[in-house]
Amino acid sequence: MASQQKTSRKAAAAAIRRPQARAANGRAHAGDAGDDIGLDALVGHAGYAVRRFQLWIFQDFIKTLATVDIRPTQYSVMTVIGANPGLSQMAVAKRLGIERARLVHLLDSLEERDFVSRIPSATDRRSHALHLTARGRSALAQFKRLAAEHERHVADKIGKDNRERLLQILACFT
Amino acid sequence: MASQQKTSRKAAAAAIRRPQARAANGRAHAGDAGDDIGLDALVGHAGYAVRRFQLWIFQDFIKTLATVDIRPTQYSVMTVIGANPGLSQMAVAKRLGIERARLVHLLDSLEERDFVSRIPSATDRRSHALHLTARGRSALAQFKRLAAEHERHVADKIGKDNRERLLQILACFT
DNA sequence: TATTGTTATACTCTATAACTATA
DNA sequence: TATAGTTATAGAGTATAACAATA
Repeated sequence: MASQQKTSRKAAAAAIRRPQARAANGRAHAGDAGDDIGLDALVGHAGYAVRRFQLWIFQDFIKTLATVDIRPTQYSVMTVIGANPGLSQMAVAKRLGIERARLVHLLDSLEERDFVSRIPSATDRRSHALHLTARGRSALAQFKRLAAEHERHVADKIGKDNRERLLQILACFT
Repeated sequence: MASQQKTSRKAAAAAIRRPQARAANGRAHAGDAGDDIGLDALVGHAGYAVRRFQLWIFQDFIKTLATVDIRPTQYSVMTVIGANPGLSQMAVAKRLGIERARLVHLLDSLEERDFVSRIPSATDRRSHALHLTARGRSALAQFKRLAAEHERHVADKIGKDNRERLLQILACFT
């Protein structure tokens, strides 16, 4: 998709290392010490703030659920299956905006850990009805407690009211 | 890091395909038609809403700047260099929360397109002072106009006031 | 010894395409 | 022919580790 392709990365890098006279500034480098590095247009972009926020929030989720080794996407899959037993893989993939090819691997790992089972559909032999196992149900209950703890971290970080406002603003994306 | 590893994905999949009697439900599948699939705990999680929002916002950014073939991270790198000429790679990486190893490749591609140049530092021969080229400066001006258009799409989607509120709430992450 | 830029590796995620077995 | 699940591949993105040149 890129309009230009990797032509001569090595050659370019070598050329760079060849000293070309001219120093940049009097001081060593801008931003070397106290970080007064401006973001310019970036501060006005919702996407930049949202990206940084998402990095933080996912890292906290992963850390908070590290003892049970569950990542955000795995949690979302188990939650939706738990709330809607019998769903097909296509239905779960569509609902969560996950590629169906990727869901295959996610379910493989959840099935290996005996959290989820793929039961042949009675009506359509191409598809599987997804269910939590007994172990999966009790595990999910624990995951939800840990996820609630993570959610409290979010509230601590941005403020309880701001978290509520955020959920309202973004409700149209869920 | 995962506590359990890929043991027998193939074997498990094969076992699944073996018909195991028992149908799931009377109806075909939950959620096959009208999507009344509940999200359960997910609706209360800021991380889920933020993830969905970020997918939307990045896709719109990429689409809006497709004609110039610039992605969000490339835009953020050029913007920061444009606002702070002479920055080292470490400084840019730290400021934007990008791995310095990844920034190497990002700069390679931006340098190949003659948007950015790595100038040997006068004071520290290990590091480079990053600058936009003349071409990079005029290109960035155009990218900013397109990014502003993208930002209007965001405002259209969630509302002008909500966008402002969002930026305020997430200001601590920039 | 520590740091800068670089290279390399591995794993996650996204985006496709193609295959099979069904419908 | 179309769809569900699967497999495979390629490209971003993230997380590391290690190396050479330099501090």
